[in-house]
Amino acid sequence: MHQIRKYLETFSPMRNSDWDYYSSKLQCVTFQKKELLLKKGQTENFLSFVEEGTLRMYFPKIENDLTFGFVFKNQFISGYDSFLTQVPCTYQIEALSKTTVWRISHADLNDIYTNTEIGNEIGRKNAERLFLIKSSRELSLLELTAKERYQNLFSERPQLIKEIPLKYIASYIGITPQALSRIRRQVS
Amino acid sequence: MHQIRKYLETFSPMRNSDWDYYSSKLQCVTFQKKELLLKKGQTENFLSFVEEGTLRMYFPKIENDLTFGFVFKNQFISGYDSFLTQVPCTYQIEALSKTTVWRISHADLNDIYTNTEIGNEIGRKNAERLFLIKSSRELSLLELTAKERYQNLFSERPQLIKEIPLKYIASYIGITPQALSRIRRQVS
DNA sequence: CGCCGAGTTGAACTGAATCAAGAAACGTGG
DNA sequence: CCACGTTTCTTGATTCAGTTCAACTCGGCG
Repeated sequence: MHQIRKYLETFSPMRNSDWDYYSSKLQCVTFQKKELLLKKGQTENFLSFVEEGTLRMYFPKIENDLTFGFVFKNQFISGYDSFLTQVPCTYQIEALSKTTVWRISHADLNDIYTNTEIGNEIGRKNAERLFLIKSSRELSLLELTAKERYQNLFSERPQLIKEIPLKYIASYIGITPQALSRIRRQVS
Repeated sequence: MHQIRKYLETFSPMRNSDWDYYSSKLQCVTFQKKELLLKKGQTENFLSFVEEGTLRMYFPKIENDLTFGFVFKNQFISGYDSFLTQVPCTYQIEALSKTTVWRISHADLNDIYTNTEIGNEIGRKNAERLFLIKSSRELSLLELTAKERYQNLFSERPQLIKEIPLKYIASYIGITPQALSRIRRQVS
């Protein structure tokens, strides 16, 4: 659990009292492989910190899911759109391996924003970070080829290619599994 | 200038004292058509609110610029990546028409975060909004065809197509001007 | 008037999708 | 621990959207 504090303090140092208040709201939950943390149509009620495991975020489709993100150990995850706007989510979050998270409810997080000094500051910096990540993803989708996106992914997260089914990676970089297979043949 | 307060209060109501503090830091600047608000290589020092005019954000390229965003009247604009991280910007911001903005410096905004109660809350909600916008753009780039992206743009912002050179719109939806020309022939 | 950038159109080419089939890996129950 | 069925991955053939290169038109502006 102390990994969460460490993560939050990459934004701003926290007083012990703020941390105690925050951590008192946390709930520990474990999901089995293939279990859903969030189902399409549900309204996201939690912001979760991944203690152990790997997750994927995707739009379920008849034929092939559209996978748009992976989340690893020591990162936050949520159906953010739904969490922030409190409308039903249009995508799903699935555990790719047995996963343990510490999570806080929407109502409790709002209490923290209201009752702590640091809450909004950390929340702001976290949202800014998420924005920067999406911005660089937008750029990658606009200016790079599928091959370049694959190679970047490979150099940034070599373990990802080993742990995660290629069809999800293909979807993430915006191509079909067949096309990814051909790219991999060329590269390696 | 009161439009800024209106915009900020879509996030949270402000006390007059907070608004007075914020607005005392604002500086009004006007840019001519084709003038740059931010040049590649510069570190962004301002968060600007567009009182009048239209802007585009783009990566300058030898042959064709990569335009990734437009900003209109009554919206904020900044080289966010550079503004937030204070490293040199990799893209540029250009006025597409004569543009007037009210802007606040990075240092002054940090003062506001430090010295007002509402600053971080509004900042958080604004960053969350920016994140949601980028998220929906990511989805559009992954799952829609160029034709669908054009049609969506057209239905969301019909005036955009009239005011903005098609080559920038083509780049924004991720295709060449030639391809956009052919799509437009099919559609209209 | 002539120039220049924006937009359109045509033809050839290319990366990726689609359809289809086979091979490898995986998980589950016997 | 193996056998079987299912899922994942690969490979081939065809099709298609969009790129590239090139030529031409149009409108605005010096």
